[in-house]
Amino acid sequence: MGRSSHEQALQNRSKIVDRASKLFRKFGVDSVTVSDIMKSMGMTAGGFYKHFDSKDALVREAVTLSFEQASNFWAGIAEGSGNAGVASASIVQQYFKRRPPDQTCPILAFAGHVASESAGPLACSAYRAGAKRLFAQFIGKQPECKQNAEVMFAAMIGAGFLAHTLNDDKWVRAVQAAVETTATRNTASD
Amino acid sequence: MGRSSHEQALQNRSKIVDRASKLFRKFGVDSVTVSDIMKSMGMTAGGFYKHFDSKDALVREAVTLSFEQASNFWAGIAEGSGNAGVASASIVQQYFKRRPPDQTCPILAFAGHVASESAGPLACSAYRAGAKRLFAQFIGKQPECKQNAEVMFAAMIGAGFLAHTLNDDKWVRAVQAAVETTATRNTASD
DNA sequence: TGTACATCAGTGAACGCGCGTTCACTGATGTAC
DNA sequence: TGTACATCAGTGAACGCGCGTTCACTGATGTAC
Repeated sequence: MGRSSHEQALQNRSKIVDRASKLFRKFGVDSVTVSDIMKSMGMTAGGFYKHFDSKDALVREAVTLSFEQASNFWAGIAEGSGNAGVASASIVQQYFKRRPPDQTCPILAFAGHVASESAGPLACSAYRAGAKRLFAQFIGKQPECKQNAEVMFAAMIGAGFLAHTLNDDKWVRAVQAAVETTATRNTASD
Repeated sequence: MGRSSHEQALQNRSKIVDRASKLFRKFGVDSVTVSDIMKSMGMTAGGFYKHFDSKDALVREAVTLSFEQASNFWAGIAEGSGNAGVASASIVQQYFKRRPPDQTCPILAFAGHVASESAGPLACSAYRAGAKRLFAQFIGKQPECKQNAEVMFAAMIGAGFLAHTLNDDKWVRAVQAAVETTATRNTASD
């Protein structure tokens, strides 16, 4: 097979990022090879470097895309809720729902790679920006009870982190339930 | 240099686990090679396999040791406090204090490795047991406000996780502060 | 106590494997006339 | 519209490097007589 059209090539590039985003979130960045990604598209590894300078450059884009999707998802939840407090509680509720592994929260999915030495600078800064963005979105426009919202954010991430790392021991599910009911109770008392 | 005495060999074995525990916590399991560890003892990589079957076997022991140390540290904090609620607040407070990187909380330090595909079964089960143990220790013997304690545990881990992954952006420090003051406030109102 | 032998902790070089990356090549696409 | 040429997306083999692990070997330690 020879050359693709320019338009086709651009589509392929996007598809690489999309596939990478899903594979990385499901298996972890370091467990997914460039070859894995290209194979999942029915292509060979060599062509990858016609689109990206390095794997790190791809990770950067995959991280950015993942955070964008998560951000849109959260925005959709918030839109369906009334005030900002209810929105936070709804996000927590959704956050603990089982989702396909390739849609794992990017804050959790890419943390292992970002924390390791092998993480490139591009991926790190994209992660930083994405995490901050989700945080700001969660806090929303409720400066009055900001401290409480911060705690709930930490609790949500913490419980999600434990579930992700230990894949659902019983006690972790209890922690998630406690966080969820606390989030909704806080809302009710506002 | 030839053979060491039996006693010396046992000491060396312990020292390997100790060094590994520190290096793994500081740089991450996958960033530290068997050769790194042995070199830090002034030895060569080959001798490692006289003590351990595999790197995974070492990781298992390093994880166990790390959790043991963390557990003892928490116990020391709890002993200095009055009731169980105060103990939890004190642990949160200590948890956010800056510590040498080679003493990073094992729940955070080994999470990336455990979550990845490359993690061996030995390391995983040791991690699982250690995390559960620390959780039980945090909750302590206060069944009356267990749900609140669970939330604070999740918040503590979540804020610590963010700090570990993002190494201290300003907003993360704010989250830590919010969790800490909430933990102590909860205690006061009990 | 001294001697001969077996054991085995540690050495250092080499192996094997996986993965990121490179490179010469192919042939369809795009372009200039 | 047709032809000749340049471009370049994708191929597939190979390279280079790092790391976990193996192995023949060394020489001090431990043991049997």
